[in-house]
Amino acid sequence: MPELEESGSVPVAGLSDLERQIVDFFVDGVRVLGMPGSVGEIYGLLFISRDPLSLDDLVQRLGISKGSASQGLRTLRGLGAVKEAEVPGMRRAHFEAAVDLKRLAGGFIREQVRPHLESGQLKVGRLFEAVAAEEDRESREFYDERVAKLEGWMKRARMMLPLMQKVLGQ
Amino acid sequence: MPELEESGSVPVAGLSDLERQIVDFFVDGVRVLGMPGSVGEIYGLLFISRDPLSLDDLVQRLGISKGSASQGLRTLRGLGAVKEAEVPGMRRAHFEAAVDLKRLAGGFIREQVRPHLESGQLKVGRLFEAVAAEEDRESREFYDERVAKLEGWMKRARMMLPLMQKVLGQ
DNA sequence: AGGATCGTTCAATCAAAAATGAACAATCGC
DNA sequence: GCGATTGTTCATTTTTGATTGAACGATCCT
Repeated sequence: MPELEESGSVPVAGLSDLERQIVDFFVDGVRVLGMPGSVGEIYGLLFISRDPLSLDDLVQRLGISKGSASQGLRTLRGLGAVKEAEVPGMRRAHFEAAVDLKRLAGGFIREQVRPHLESGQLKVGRLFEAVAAEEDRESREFYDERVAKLEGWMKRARMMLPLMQKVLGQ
Repeated sequence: MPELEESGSVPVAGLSDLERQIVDFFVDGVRVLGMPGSVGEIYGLLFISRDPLSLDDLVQRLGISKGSASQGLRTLRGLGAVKEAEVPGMRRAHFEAAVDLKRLAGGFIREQVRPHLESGQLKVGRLFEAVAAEEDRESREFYDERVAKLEGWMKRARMMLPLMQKVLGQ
């Protein structure tokens, strides 16, 4: 007597070929962006799902722990990459992927890029102070030039952001 | 009787306050870009050094292994982020930081970004094939729409590259 | 050629990050 | 209120990736 059976044409666990490929695609993608693979798995599966999925669906289909699923969903909600969907008659929360690139890029910039740029700016300020403490004039001038260059780089990096938003947004 | 002494006003090992801050700055920077911290240490120290440094200088000053220094320098040379400098009368190779942002960004794009975009494009091709294998018409249409969206995202990502080069270059 | 110097490679080690899962907290339905 | 269901947290385990350092090969110098 079998302990469990597949319950229908929709796989309860395990992924179809297409789903597997999509999930892997996003795992690579989020890894490039410096995020854990499970976040990519979750977003990938939601992206290719016609219907919203619950946390438990994700756990079952992807074979990940509840902890990872919960934490991954939190990250994705922070980025604005998943939305909670109302599924009538269902108690559990269900989620679907946000697929508006402008919104996705905006969330990523806000959560992951801006904080780094801002802390970088602070550090450059402190660097100028450290340079001012240098005794030797020639050294100080060299250091000052380098830190100024760094400041310029940071400025250009900040210029990139609105430009990215523009290209990606619509 | 002391075993060793500092040999002058230039620290043989250990970093000045400014050097430490610069090195940390670049460690964070390269980590954001998904590279090992030692690469940032090396680039940082070269960036703030008036004179070119040898591999052994980097090992001594940063307190890292020869292996890390060698591998880090290889990475940085691959990016075009360090140049070999001719130091007359010195047998060892000496290196200095390349500080042209356009060149740096170009190297990063060539080495780290393009490969991902290209493999992504291949994968999207395979995704369209997987979609075509879907039996159910409604599902297939949904999948097709999603993969087409992905293709669009990849296209926009590729559009970003020359734009980045333009903003960063000069 | 032969000893010395220098840089690279790679198997082993170590550290950082991610994933797990059990305990807990919150919410629901009755 | 009470039991059942659902989601979160966090200490532990596991995995991944970086770092080390000894061995090796290449190059230089006389």
